[in-house]
Amino acid sequence: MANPKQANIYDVARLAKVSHQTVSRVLNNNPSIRPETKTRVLKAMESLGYRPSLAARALASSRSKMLGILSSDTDFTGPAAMVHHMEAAARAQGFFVVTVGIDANDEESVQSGIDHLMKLGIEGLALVTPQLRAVEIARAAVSGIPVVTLDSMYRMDELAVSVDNFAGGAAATQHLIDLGHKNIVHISGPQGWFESTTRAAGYTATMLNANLTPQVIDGDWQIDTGYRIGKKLDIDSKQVTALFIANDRMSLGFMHAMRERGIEVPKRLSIVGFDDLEETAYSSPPLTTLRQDFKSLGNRAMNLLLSEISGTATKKLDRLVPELIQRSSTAAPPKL
Amino acid sequence: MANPKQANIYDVARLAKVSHQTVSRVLNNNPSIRPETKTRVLKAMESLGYRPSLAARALASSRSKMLGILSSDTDFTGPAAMVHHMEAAARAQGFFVVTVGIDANDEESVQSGIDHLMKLGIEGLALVTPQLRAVEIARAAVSGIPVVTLDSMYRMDELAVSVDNFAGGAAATQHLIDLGHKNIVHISGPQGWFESTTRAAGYTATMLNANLTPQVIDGDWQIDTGYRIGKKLDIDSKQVTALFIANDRMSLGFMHAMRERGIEVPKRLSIVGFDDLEETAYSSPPLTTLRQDFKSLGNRAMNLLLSEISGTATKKLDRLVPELIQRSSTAAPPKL
DNA sequence: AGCAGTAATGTTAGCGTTCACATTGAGCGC
DNA sequence: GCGCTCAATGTGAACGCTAACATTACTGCT
Repeated sequence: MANPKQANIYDVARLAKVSHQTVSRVLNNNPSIRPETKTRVLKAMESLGYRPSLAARALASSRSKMLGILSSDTDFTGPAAMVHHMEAAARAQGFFVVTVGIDANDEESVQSGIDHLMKLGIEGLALVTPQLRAVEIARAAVSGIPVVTLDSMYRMDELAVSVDNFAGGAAATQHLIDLGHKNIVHISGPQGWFESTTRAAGYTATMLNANLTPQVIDGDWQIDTGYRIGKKLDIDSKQVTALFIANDRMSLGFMHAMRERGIEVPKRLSIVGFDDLEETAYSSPPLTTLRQDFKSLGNRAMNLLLSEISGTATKKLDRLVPELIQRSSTAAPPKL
Repeated sequence: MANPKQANIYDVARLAKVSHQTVSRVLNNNPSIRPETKTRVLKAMESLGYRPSLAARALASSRSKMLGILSSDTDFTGPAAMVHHMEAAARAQGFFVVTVGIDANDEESVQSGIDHLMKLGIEGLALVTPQLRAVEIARAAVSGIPVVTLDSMYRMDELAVSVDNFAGGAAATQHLIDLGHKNIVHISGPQGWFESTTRAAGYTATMLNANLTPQVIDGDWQIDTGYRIGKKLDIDSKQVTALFIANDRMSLGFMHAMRERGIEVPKRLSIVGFDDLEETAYSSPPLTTLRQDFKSLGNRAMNLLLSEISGTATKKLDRLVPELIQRSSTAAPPKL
């Protein structure tokens, strides 16, 4: 009942009348152990309340069972969900995950986050930092262990899982074109983010392909920025009838500005967002958007990483296509 | 340049012409070392690219420098933000944080999450699980290390940091009463959550204190539930003029239902939420709500935990009062 | 019977730290 | 100039495990 001192492998061995190594073998599921001895050892462990020491194991085997996640913007729904599901996937395989939150725009923050993780002796690293620069720094600072990138991309020969943002941008744009819109503006994410440039590229390519002129306004993901752009955007003289906005948060801010200006969505203006935040189904009006499956993204990334660690890796890249969710913020354009 | 093998303490000692123990002392900032030897050792470390082995240190000193966070609903903004700031605070003091996401309604999930963390040999644990039952299980399963509870409460003699939900509920209610409302309904969170019951208690107490009749509808935090309640709530025959809704997500759903029913907020109905999600400033209309400072909450919790670990703890409880943010979803009641 | 082969278990030596104690040498008082 | 103290450093063992090799005891084959 009391806990005078955590039992170790020798205590268990003594009680089970075997050598400590046999105990170790039981611990590691070594096949060459008689079932009968195995149960005896297990019973001994049980009765001593034995808990293997991870530190000792790590020291002896130089396998820490630790994984690192470097994550920026963890407060956002997407990254938080990915991190959460990655942790669950790792834990299911007996790994421990240390998540370090960083400011991806601050090189020193990235570097010190990496250092922190390297001290730990992690066996693998996942980067949930969509900022290209942060990924570069991290990749450079780490050596000897596999690194998987989520929703970003560095080089084709590295492990990476991402949403096909190009396809998403294209689908959003095509949806608007199919409804009959011609004058479609894109509000992008910040520069230096993989998602920004790729969504914008999907938009641009689709516009050009339909012989339409792309018009891009720089945004930065922030809800407030969507609002401010919405407040001052010249809609009438430019005859804009639709926008593809690079994320839902900006879309929400933008639509708020439209309400204030008395511009009806979707009657006068159609809007497509990106992310499918939960609340966009309940916004005014409910937002047409592209859904990303963060759970699947996280799971796949972790499995990629774990299979690379165990040497059973087969592929290096994985890509998910986002799904267009049609709600009531899009309709045919008005006659102008 | 190459990395044939990580240098250890003996390699450093040899190069610096001291004993390995002196190196260890330098590592641990032992005061009784001559500055001159210290620099020599540091130089040797530098030139060998020496990295101390956490595993070895943990084994020898039985201090793992690991902390655990048990977190449910990590996808929500609040918990995610708290976890994020806790991690940062811990890292600043050289600790590593392993966050485990669980389903707080599933006892086995709670238990296995705890087991996972205990295997690691964590030195302290933080519970970001507002469900009372989960906190109980966790507290019972853990022994020998300090545990801090966030935004929940178990017993007064345990470490805990929380928002003063009672005060928040009271402030929300009083705000509506001050505007002249009499018929104020509360939509609560799910049963079994500390925040639910305490916010409801603050509401009820304030209503009774003003000689008004409390009316509570059970909710569950979900945006969809707010919407569904909003769709069917009998507002006219009951002459309801205001609601205090236990969180912003439900409020968002509720207001969406009001828009669909053509009930004007705040002209016909005033609404107060709780949380101050970023997007509530841009909802239609912008929501009056109570702001919680998750950053401060996380920091304080971690500092409480760390001071308890180092034995310098002074207090055990910390409580933050949420701030009423007035926006345009509240106004004086209509004449009925 | 004798010997190889193999399944099951044992023995010894690390892994890279810290801990407890031992040693050295300089400074000081008398 | 002797011993005492204290500051600075050194020595050996311990932490709890795994790796590598060693031993034992069967089995079956000739």
